Amino acid sequence: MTTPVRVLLADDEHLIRGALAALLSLEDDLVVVAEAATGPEALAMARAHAPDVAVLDLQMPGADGVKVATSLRAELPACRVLIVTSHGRPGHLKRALAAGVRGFVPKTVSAQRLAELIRAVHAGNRYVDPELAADAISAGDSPLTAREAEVLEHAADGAPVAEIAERAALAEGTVRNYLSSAASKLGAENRHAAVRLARERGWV
Amino acid sequence: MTTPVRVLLADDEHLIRGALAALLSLEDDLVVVAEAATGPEALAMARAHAPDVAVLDLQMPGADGVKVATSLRAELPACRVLIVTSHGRPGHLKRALAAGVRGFVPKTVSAQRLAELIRAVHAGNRYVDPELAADAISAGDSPLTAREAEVLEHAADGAPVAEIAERAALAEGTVRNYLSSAASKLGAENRHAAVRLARERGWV
DNA sequence: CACCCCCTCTGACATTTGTCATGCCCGGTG
DNA sequence: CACCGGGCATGACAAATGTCAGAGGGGGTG
Repeated sequence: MTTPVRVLLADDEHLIRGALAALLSLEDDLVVVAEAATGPEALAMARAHAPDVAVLDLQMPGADGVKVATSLRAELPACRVLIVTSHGRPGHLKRALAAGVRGFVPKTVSAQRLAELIRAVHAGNRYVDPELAADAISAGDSPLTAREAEVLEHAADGAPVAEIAERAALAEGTVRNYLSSAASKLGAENRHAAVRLARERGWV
Repeated sequence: MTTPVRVLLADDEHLIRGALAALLSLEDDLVVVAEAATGPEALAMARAHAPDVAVLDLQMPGADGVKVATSLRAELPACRVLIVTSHGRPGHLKRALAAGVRGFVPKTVSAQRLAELIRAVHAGNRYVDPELAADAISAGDSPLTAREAEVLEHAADGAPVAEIAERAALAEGTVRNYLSSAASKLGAENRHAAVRLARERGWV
């Protein structure tokens, strides 16, 4: 047999990370060479150990999986990235693929299946969970313009228009206009519902 | 040695559940007798297998860990409940303890530690993660009255006052009053920010 | 070049909100 | 029993928000 696949495991939940490391180690063609609990830590570990495959959680403190994947793409082009996530929003998948991620699966898969996917990704294949892919396709592209999305993001915490205007360096009236058009594009009754919808689809 | 501790494992993420089951099985005084991916399934499994300890994820489809714990308390008083969670909101801890849960820990603990806690809980001890406990204490009790909390919940998805009034069977003016007083109690600028804050603290 | 789409702003208007004062009914507490 | 706090409501007002029409500038495409 050839040399084993060197794997980096990044997930902020120690329970999962540890358990996963143990399970993957049972596969004798896989070896977990490093673990990380945060985005920056994952990057540092990747630099230090140059793994073949990085298994990244989508939501981690510091920097999310997609951001890490982007940096990894630049620094270690040979390292393939596989993203694992609990809540798969359609938009995230699109962003992940754009960042050069090779695999994208929900945490509902079995460890056995994950091991297979690590091998597949290492071999150069791509794999996206069919259900998540279907969601992404049916959700389609974001109908929002760049500014609409930006303003909507600033509105996310329920701030009043005046504050959004200040943060975005726009006139209040302009902000209201963007908010209004964004809400109508999303079919929402008001900006708050719009924020919720955009969040669900991963458009913010 | 005495008979092993019979454990029920409930978590919607197959990856974690499977990995955990494998790890816990390495401990020879623990045996995983059942697994479940949803709240109702966890209940059914508990009825069928009467485990000594139920390890429940806080967020599951169908019914959350606290709801399951409440039912379990009534149906299987001998079964001790240990809750595991990724995002520990202060209010959840309080609700969990009220439901008779014996242990409450974040998923950042190690599997080794979890095994110890399962034994401790089985022996009749209680255990709450110190950090979560500190959060819960510093966050204090919800200052909201029952109606304020109810109205705030209905406001959660950004619905207009008219809709909230209809769902809560209240006059619009009354709803506005409750929302207003809730927001001022939480120190929020408006109801949407109030919803966010109450969510964070686990008060809704 | 003409056209279209996006960005930006303004002003005006209707509607929705937040806020406050005030009143009534009820269950508990001193 | 008198008092208080909470639940519930009304009405009125100010402020925030949503909506519309319009208008100038800029970049890209046919």
